Amino acid sequence: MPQDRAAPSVRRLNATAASLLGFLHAGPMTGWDLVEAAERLIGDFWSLTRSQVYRELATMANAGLIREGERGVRARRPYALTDEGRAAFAEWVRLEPGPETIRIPLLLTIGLGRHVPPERLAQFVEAHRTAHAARLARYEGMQRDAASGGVDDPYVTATLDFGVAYERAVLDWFDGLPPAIRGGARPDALSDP
Amino acid sequence: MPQDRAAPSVRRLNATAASLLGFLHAGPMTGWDLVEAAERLIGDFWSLTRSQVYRELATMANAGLIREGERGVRARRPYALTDEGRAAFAEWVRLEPGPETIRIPLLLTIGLGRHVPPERLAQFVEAHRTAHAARLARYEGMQRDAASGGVDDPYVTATLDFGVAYERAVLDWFDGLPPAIRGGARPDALSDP
DNA sequence: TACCCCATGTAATCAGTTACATGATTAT
DNA sequence: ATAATCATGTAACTGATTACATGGGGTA
Repeated sequence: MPQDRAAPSVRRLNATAASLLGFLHAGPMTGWDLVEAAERLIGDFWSLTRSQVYRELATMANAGLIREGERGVRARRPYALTDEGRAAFAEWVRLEPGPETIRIPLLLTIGLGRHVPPERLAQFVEAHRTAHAARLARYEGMQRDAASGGVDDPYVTATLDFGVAYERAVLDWFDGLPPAIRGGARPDALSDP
Repeated sequence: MPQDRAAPSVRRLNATAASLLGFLHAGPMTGWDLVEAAERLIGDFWSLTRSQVYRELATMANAGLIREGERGVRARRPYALTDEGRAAFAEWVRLEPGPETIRIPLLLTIGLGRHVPPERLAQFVEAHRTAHAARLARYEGMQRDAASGGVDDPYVTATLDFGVAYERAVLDWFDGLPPAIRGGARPDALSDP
């Protein structure tokens, strides 16, 4: 009888867990730290929540991929990579990254735009354009910081460049939208029900 | 005592369900038809599976948002919008579309690139570049078809334009990647373990 | 001392995917 | 006849989100 008694930790690592292992290569970190690091470094193309992180940590500690270190101040619980964890990560990282998942609610609303009150649609578009512009500005700031700070990790640079390229493309797209969608057709109206 | 006895169907419609209601404005359709329509019209920025569709249909029928029509040939079960469904959709469509969810495993792998065997990374990049090029070609084909076919729904056009803008930006980004990531640094090696 | 932020986690739920199961109809 | 494809669905599971709950430690 092959698959007996729970088969511990033989499953393929999920991408979120793997990324945590990746970060842990830099030294022991707590769940809190990992959330921060992840948000900063991969947050724009790989979202994760605290709950998820704590759960993955528990699971991985259980599977022996990480080991709890000494409790720090407050309730800090740093985890360190084990050799198994290092091996599991090395294995994961050689696997073909899956296809991207993109879900853009705004596009869904636009696609169904026929049924959306035009001034509402224009509001949505405007709000999202603003948000994207802010993101672009943030990315460009990060690029400048990296350049002036002498930081030159080509990998981080590449992902940041992706963000910039993406946001620029999106902004151009916004700016090319017809007035029927952007709402430029009513240059007077500013009020609202 | 306010929230008593299960409060049927008062929850906010999810985007997938809402999109189905949107499609049903064109007339009664079966789950099968809806999957097709969704794949064609919103599939590139809003994926859904058959399972999901049948489940949402069952749920919505239960909630009175759609009504089962007469069974057709084979096991076809067309559903029609009810007035409640129309109202629920109208309400949903006025809500601010949420933030986009983007998960790009390739970027995750690149971000952790420090730990990836370089020739492996280059393989991944190449494979994904190819896939994106194919998508761009497909979108451009769709644009041509729309133009020559005289179809001119500005909403569908806008989403298609987004796809094109996105894919072009991604391809440009691929082409600007440094050799350390793209793998151009080893113009000889083609073999592999 | 009171408040805010750090830091941890659990519970419940929802959304999405994969695999499985079944049968009718049309085309060859 | 048989194969392909249309068409529906269930079950099991994974992954992600939201809400809730708790308490320590630093700062005003």
